[in-house]
Amino acid sequence: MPELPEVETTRAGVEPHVAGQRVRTVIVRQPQLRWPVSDALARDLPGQTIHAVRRRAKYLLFAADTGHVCLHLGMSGRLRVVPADTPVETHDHVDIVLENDTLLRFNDARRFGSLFWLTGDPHEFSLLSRLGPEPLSDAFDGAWLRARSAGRRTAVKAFIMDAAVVVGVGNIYACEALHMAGIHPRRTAGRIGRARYERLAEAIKQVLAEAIAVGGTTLRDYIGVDGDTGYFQLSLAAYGREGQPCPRGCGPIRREVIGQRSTFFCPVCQT
DNA sequence: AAAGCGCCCTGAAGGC
DNA sequence: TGCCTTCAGGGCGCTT
Repeated sequence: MPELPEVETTRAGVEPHVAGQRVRTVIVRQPQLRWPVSDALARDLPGQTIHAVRRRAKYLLFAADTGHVCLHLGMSGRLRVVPADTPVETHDHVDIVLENDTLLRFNDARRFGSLFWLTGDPHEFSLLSRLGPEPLSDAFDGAWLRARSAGRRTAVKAFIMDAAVVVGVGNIYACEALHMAGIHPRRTAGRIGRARYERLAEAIKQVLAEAIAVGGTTLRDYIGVDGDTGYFQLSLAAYGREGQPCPRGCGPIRREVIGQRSTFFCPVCQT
């Protein structure tokens, strides 16, 4: 379940191993991911050097000579750098083999992930071009949320999970940020005032930044180690804690479905 | 334009 | 114990 902190952890963990490396070959064992993997990837990428690994929302962008590899981990995707002779396991769908005898291996049990070969400006790619601001950037703040919420009758929780509003806020961190900000997840987005949106924007930044910092502890032993380690180190106040007491001492955390997603909140301190 | 829902897929968990 | 069902989840894209 990679959310933005895990994608960022993956980016930071992989980049030192691949930056400056030339691609020897690309092996696509299973092209049927969220979208079919284009033949152009295996055809055009070999021989090119990977210069940097960047991130936009939950997409990783590997900058090569004439284009970018754009990767989304989906729900269950994992990316590892391993020795080139590492045995293939179930759901190892794509290898990008490097000339230093290591390879970048994409494993994805549920195949909600996706892999694209993009030429031209990757930010103009249809899936990236309409995305909202990065939550940790200065472009994202309470004023932005307030402005974008005008007239919106949807629940605030669904609103902050809308990638056109702000990227990278998945179900877990939406719940946590709303709890931190003391806002009820069902509150109508368009009827929340500026001050509360300031608090919510700060909560989103804080929750994500803390999660990235925790994910960072996984970096040191990134290769060969379960990528979910950082995730489980998070101390969740609301998510997944139905029936358990709110950390503020209010009462039991409640679970309700909002926008087809399980939502955990404290009915006392979130108003 | 905005909102709601179906769908892609597999593994884990729950029920009997 | 084992089979069957249900659920989880990101996010695109279709429908209303």
